[in-house]
Amino acid sequence: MIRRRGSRQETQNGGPQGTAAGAALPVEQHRLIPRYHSGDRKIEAGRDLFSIGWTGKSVFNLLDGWVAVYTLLEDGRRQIVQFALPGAILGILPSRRGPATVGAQALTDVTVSVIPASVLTSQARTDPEICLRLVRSLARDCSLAFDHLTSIGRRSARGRVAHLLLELFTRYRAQWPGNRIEEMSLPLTQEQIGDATGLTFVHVNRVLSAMRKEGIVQFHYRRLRILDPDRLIEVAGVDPETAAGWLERRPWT
Amino acid sequence: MIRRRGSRQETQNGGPQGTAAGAALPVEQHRLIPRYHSGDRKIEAGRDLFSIGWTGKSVFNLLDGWVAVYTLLEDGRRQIVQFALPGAILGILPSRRGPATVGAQALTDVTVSVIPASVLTSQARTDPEICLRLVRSLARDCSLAFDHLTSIGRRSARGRVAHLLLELFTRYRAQWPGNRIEEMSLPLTQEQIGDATGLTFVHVNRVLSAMRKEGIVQFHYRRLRILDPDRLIEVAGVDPETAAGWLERRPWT
DNA sequence: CGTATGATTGAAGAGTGTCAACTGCAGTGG
DNA sequence: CCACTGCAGTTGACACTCTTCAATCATACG
Repeated sequence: MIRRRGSRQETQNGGPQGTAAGAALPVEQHRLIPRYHSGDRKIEAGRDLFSIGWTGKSVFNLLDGWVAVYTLLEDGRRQIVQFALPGAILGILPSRRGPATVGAQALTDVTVSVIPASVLTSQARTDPEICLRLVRSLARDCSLAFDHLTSIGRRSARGRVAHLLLELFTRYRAQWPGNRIEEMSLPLTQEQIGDATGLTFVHVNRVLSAMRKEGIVQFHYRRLRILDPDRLIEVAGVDPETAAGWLERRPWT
Repeated sequence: MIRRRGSRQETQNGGPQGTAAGAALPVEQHRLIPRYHSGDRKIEAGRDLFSIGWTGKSVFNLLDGWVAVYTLLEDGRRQIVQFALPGAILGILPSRRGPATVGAQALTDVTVSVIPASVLTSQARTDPEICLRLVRSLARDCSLAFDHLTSIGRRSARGRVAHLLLELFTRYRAQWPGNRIEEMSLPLTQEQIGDATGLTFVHVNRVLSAMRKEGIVQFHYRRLRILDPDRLIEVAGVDPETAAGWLERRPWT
């Protein structure tokens, strides 16, 4: 077991009325292999889809819910390296043999399509479009990882937290194009925000308190409300034009 | 122009007798599309293969030399997000439209195969193996990015530098399986090590000095010598078994 | 030789981490 | 119904790592 502060988990899902109900993009739209339903699983919040050291030969196509991909250090500290939203493909291993070097934990109740590697590769050989979608998915993951690297490597604690919130808000809203409200359910604890930004939860708390007092964002009870988008963008240290582009709706984010 | 401390660059290549001469794996082995030679280019050390904001529709298949992939902040600070070695595929954009959010700078003189996106996608549709190689390449990039994230997010300055040196040494040696010497040419300045680890070059210097005095590694004049691999692994905070595996030869790293 | 780049060292200060205590909320069981 | 428990959040004091600013040294190149 990992030394964590706790394990109580959000159980309901992200959307205004739960993900399935008011969804602009139905679950099927996130499926990588259209007619392959037999691998569908539901996993409850807090459980791992797979853990570090896992040697299974499958890939996980996230259909609904939030997932955190993480690594562990020897002393039990954790780094969240990716937040996955519906449409994500998880568990693609860099080498065919060898165990997973990351784990994936459900942040909400989750539904995934578990695709055996054999099925995936044979499908990919048959239908090049599937393979190309894999490439796009991985390219996006890489690009996001590079953003995180920049954030953690070069920004202040304030900047990192602001950047993360902005990113998650943006990606979330891209899935719910109808919603113009600057509010969302963000199924994270402050400790998880710390694990993603390379900070301690104590310091995350101070940063969030400060930004709340300054009227920039409010994050309470796993709900995020953006009070002043412009200042958030400024604190995040993002080019305003780029950020403005993010706040437009984009498919496949 | 970017505010850098300098621009003097290493001109000769990485290998003991230059990459081409004593190569265990010839350049052709790193080519993604076997019979496509018409895009070959040579780029001299210090130049960018492509810069941030670049809108070209090509992909770069690195055949020889070292490349650093980087991002910039508004104030000119830089983060190196990836070191690319021969065999790497660079410049795959997450969305078809939109400019590159990273740049790629040659650290040594470099030869690349520039593949127009149209050629690549048509080839990928024809030959699924090419697409699968793309997937593997991207999966490796992601995996390395996750390692860096963990390092920068959670390790001390010592740990980050040690981890980076260990990684680069390992990947380098995987390309030169014959060489058992714990010494290599590492075409980086201390500032670039800082840009990769999220530290200032001043502090990188202090860390390197300390590790030299302690007889762990020596890094001078762009040559790296590993004096005590076991202690390096320990300082890097890597599981000794995993690291031992890295120090075996591996293809395609 | 003079100049430019990279490396080295020192001193002082800012930003985060660590340790510790306390609050508030939600579920649980007597 | 209420006390108990466990987890997330909050706050304060202090230590320490790393940055910043500055000056100097070393090496390559014209």
